[in-house]
Amino acid sequence: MTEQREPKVDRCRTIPEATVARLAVYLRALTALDEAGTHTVSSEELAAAAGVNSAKLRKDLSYLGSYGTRGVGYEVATLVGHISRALGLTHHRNVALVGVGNLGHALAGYAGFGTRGFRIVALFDADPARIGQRLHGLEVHGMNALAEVCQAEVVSIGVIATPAGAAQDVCDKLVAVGITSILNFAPIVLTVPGNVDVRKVDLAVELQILSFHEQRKAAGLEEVG
Amino acid sequence: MTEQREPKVDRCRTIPEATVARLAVYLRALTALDEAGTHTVSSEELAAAAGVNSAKLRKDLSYLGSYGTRGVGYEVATLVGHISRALGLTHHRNVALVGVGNLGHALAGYAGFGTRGFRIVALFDADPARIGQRLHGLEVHGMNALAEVCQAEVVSIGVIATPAGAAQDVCDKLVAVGITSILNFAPIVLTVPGNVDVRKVDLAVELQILSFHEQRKAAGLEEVG
DNA sequence: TCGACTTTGTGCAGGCGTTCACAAGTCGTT
DNA sequence: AACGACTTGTGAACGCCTGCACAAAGTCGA
Repeated sequence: MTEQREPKVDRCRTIPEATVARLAVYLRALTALDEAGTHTVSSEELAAAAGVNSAKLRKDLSYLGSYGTRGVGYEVATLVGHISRALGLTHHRNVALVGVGNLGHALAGYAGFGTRGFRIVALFDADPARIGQRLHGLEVHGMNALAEVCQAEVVSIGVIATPAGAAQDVCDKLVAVGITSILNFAPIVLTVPGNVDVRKVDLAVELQILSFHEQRKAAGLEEVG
Repeated sequence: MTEQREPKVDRCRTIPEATVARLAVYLRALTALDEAGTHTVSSEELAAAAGVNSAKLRKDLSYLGSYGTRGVGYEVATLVGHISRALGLTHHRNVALVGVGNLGHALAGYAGFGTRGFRIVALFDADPARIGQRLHGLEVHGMNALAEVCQAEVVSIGVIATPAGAAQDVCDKLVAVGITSILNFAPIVLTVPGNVDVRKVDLAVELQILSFHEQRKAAGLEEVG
């Protein structure tokens, strides 16, 4: 590495993290509009459908380029294409799911999973009782088959739906196989190398955040009354 | 409303949103430490366990007050107590789950759900075939029983695990019953009154964000090679 | 009792994200 | 062809959050 820290090149391709998350939401709204037969949409309308500010939406879309028409709005089909390309949804991605317990079972059968270019191609579990079972047309493999199967199918995303205790170990195995994107449902903070992206879905944390606001609201009412 | 916009009172009780989310993570790490028999922990250690910067952790904890001892660290039990209080976890909260399909079924049986003060007390579904079934000791009610049951049990949080098409309708019904905190698993942006908090868990969005980064990584490699 | 070491709590600067406001551009109508 | 209505794209200001760096404070050992 000759350059330690490149001085923010930003070749108009650097999309803020917050924007990326919203692009996915816009995409869903646009798909719904498309199916409803709508051809063009204004930033105001799309923003309402996505639950955001219209200025924010315009700025978000401007990171992709200028694909709107002033005085008219955006062409739905065009936007769908550009957002899909930006998010890397132009080609399908194979997903490996580890942990076929309570939650994993539901995820394996979740229809929305395969909707937009994602497909679960392999299931794994450590429990010998589950190995060999078939779920939604897929066989449950043992953990020792992970390397072989993940390389045969070209897996690009790993999903961890194991108990907390097993998660880090599973994560290490996924990383060792070369997977660099992980979606973690286990309630634990995973440690990974810098080149690996981890996103966490944590039900307990979500509930606790709601609890916080609920308490705050109750305290506010008490003060008033 | 006499005052349109109160000028930021901040009675030292205003905890930033980002901090609230992390407090829940700290709490889990602390609980694990407590069970392991650890009595005191430094900001450096706890930060490592929670996957954050130590300065950030100290600042987060400082919003709760000064409960650490300089030169020593934080007492685990004390912190657990203060964070629990701040998040409103001192008394249990009852949860109503709407939608007992693929995902809802898994959520109903999710052990971690009841772990820290949350308890599912009621299940609902619109499908007549599911009404009357028993899941994990709870009967599945029809939607018309929602008001009655939610008020009998004091429900403070509603969880929506229905298909996208039904979610807004279910949401409206929950709000009508007086529920002001909603956790939404349906892939749709819910519209709610200002006093209602909604948190969204969206698998498709998470996958698409990973896809984006995966593509970016691939593009980077291509440039180098 | 004193000094050295450790760790907390926080002021401050920098960066990121959001929002406003408006110029620039497009279309439909006359 | 010109005008008016409408909408995008974006510069700039503002606010929130992060991370650094250090003073304050407490502990341990001599």
